[in-house]
Amino acid sequence: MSALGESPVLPARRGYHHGHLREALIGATKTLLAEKGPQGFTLADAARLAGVSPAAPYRHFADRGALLLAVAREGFAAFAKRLEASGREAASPIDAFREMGRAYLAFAREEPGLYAAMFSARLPDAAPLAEGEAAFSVLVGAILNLLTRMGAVTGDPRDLALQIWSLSHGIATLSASGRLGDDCADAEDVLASGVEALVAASLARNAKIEPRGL
Amino acid sequence: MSALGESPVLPARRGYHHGHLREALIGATKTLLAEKGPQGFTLADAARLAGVSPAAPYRHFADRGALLLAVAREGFAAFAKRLEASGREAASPIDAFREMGRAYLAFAREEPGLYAAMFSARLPDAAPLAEGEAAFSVLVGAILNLLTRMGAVTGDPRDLALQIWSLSHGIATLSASGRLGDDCADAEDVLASGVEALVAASLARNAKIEPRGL
DNA sequence: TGTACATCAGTGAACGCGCGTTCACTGATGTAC
DNA sequence: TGTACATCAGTGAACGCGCGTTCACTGATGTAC
Repeated sequence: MSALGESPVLPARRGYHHGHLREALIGATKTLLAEKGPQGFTLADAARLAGVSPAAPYRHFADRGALLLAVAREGFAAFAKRLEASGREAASPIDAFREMGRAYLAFAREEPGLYAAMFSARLPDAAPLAEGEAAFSVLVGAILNLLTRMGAVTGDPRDLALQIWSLSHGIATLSASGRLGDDCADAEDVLASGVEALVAASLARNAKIEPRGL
Repeated sequence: MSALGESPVLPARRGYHHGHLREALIGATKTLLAEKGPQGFTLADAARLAGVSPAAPYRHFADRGALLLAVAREGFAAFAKRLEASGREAASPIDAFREMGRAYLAFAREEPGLYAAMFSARLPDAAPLAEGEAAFSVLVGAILNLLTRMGAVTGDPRDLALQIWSLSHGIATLSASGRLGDDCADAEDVLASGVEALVAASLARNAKIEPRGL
């Protein structure tokens, strides 16, 4: 409520030098992605929101794409952390896995712009994003854990992980584009029963055991 | 090879009036989406490619969004047709279903820009696209057919259809963004075995019968 | 069959806009002596 | 502790660009008489 309203989102800058401009720009970009979707992001807007001239970002990022890449990296890191934390207090590995599914959809629903940016077409350097791989391996780890607890002796859960990730991603994106109805409980149920089926089939296929207790 | 190269993509226009500008613009848009991805589309480019002034499209479309909407409609119609045709010569309903999966991924792979445009965030009027619903019901119909042939007495295959569509869509989009490796046979296998698992679980769940012969 | 005229489907120039990026600059910071 | 100076992180004005859209217009089409 002061005379010259500084952006309320970020801490006031300390004089001429911003101090944390790099972080502020990434934060501003996240905000813009949340407000306007993945299409709505512009460098100029991000600079404006960070309270800085349009040329300032070039001190910290080579170009627009580099900023977007940094945001995608941070997005994946936060995503992985959230997935990892999701099932920590669950009673059983199955519950934990269900919680992870819920966390996946929740992240995509709460941060649709960020989620879309993370997964949007090939990023600048065409190399796969290390942070994306890390998030995927959180999933793989949880699956591996689940399978061994259920007595499967199989080694590589990669195919199962791809199926589960694809299903989750498909539900998240179809849901975001309004093609799944707006009831998010529905989406969670579709995911949960789908995952159950995929896991059961994997158990049956790989370990030649009757999937029970699932 | 004539002196003044008319666009090779479209038939030469007949004098002052184009004759089929509406269709030509839709075709040009598809071409641009294929070349530059969903981001690359501009009205001006489409007009240019159709060999017409930038104002001409406004005779046929209210604005940029309306053209894109028309393209999405046509895309879904072609998509539905292709899905429908895919399994027509298959030996069994299961083969037919597998073919449909292949057709799904093939469409997404061959027309990535169009596919992305079709599914990209909420379109102008927010109402679900009728053509999109129609494509979905092709899938539902095939599932219903498959389930009844396998002896399931259940009525509503909607949840199963949502799972299968989500899985297909997830694989298609992850694959398009390079996160699934570039081997499309892999994608097809992941889809096929995933669908198998989902169908088997649905049979087991709904009809209380042992899924056999799958 | 010929002509007048309403309607239609384009033209082309222009608009305002906001973008990404560059440039020479200047104020702030921190280090060496 | 004080001062000189190199380095750093911003400024602000400007650039060229291409976009979506509007406008008054004109050439082509087709219908009524």
